[in-house]
Amino acid sequence: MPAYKSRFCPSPTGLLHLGNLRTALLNVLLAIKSRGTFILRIEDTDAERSKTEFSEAVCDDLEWMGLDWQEGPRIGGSQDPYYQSERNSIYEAFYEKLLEQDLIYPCFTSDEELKIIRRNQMAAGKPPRYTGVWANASKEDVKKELEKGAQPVYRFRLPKDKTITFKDLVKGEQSFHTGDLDDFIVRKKDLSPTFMFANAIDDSLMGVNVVLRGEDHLSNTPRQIALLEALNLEIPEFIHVALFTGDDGAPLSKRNGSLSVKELREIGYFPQAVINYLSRVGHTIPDNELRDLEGLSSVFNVDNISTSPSRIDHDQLAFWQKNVVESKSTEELSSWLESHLKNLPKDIEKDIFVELIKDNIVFPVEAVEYLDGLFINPLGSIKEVKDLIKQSGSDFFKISEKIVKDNWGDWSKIMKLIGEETGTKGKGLFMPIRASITGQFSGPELDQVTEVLGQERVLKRLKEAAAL
RNA sequence: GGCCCGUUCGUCUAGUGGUUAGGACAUCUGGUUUUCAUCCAGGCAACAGGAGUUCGAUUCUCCUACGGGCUACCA
Repeated sequence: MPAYKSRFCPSPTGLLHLGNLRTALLNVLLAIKSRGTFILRIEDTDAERSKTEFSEAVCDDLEWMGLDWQEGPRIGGSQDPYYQSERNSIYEAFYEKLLEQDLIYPCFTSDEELKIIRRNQMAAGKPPRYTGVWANASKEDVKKELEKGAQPVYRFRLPKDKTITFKDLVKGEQSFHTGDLDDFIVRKKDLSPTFMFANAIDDSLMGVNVVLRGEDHLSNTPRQIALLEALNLEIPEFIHVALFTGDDGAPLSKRNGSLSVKELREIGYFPQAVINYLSRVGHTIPDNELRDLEGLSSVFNVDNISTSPSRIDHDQLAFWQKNVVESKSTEELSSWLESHLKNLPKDIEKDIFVELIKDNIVFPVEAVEYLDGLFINPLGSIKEVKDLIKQSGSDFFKISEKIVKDNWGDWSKIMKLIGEETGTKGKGLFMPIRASITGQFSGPELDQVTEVLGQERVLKRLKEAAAL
């Protein structure tokens, strides 16, 4: 395997979601695996939709995920700048060269005209295709339009009747006929480059030798190859990975379960959980070992990338989150939960509380539930819990209270005595006690809970239960 | 419409011209815990359909269906 220089090049028109992130991750894994480099480039050629806040968010998100780039925004690199909007002078030189060689030509057909033409072609059952009216226009005609002040777009003169083939490292040999393709636009009316152009040129200029991207780009590849060939630029290898879809099989969107990286962070996901999940969707890792980026890269294998699309599965994401939580120390979890434990009573040490609940939580929200149930919410806030307590009757809790008072320090003895005195056992014994003390039906072992709460709080709860 | 990609348990997937088609997540059941959770054990569950090649096809070929992409002065 050569040392791959891979890249991730999002357009800053929105927040990063799991689909983008997976592409970025795969690129990073490939770079690490091959002892190569990973670069980040911001494709902000669409002035309308690109926003600085999004490019900043993309960088923040990737940094948070630990997907570090060796060249790109914030750190620069030998091919500065890494924002396409700042590379216009570079593109200009190529446009001039292409124009000189008659490889691109100005086209004055307006957007509206094109739409009408396309619609008519469709209606006539023909493929919508650029008719090429300006492909062979005379110099005079072009001059005339220019003098009128018309601003053209520039189209790339695609070689006629040619088959363009390339080998996709995952999908194998691919071939396309140029006859099925249009002379695509490389420069917009506002003089900015199109994706098809800037993306291909920059990859080559930046020394990118492998393009790993979504399958939605598969049919863009022959166009980009034709362009690079015309310019005598190096052509990278290609890997097109099948799409990552929502739980309904449709493209990822908010409707069907897509989460932005920002949301993942807010929910409390650990980056490690996300990368362990993501590196296993559409890519086989034969075991379920929790790994770091380095470890994942060592088991990453292009041959194990699947050719069929995969759906997002939150259960599986949560499974990895659970694994990561289990692998963390109390101290690490404490700082993870930091901002969620503001309501913890002063006399309860944070680490002690975290130690208590850590085997029972996967997300911070659950820690908050325990905290609220144990210390904040009045007993009986949850209807089912209240019902059970009432059903057990106040005598049950009065007896319990007395036993707890007399035998504090030996919880298993306490439970035994309560069982004997009230004539209950198993679920009938433990559930009402758990419900009254914790305010919930499930949670950590009761002896540990009561130890952390202390006698005073436990007695208070039992008293409240008796009075409910 | 044209071009292209894809289709194995609910989900992520392994797999081979002859397998009881394997694993993981989810789910269900049982065991442990005098409770829930955890943990352990077990169960349910898949080769889209049709032709062809072949002694034999889930595996190879073709067709159909279904899903998806591109066909933008979006990327």
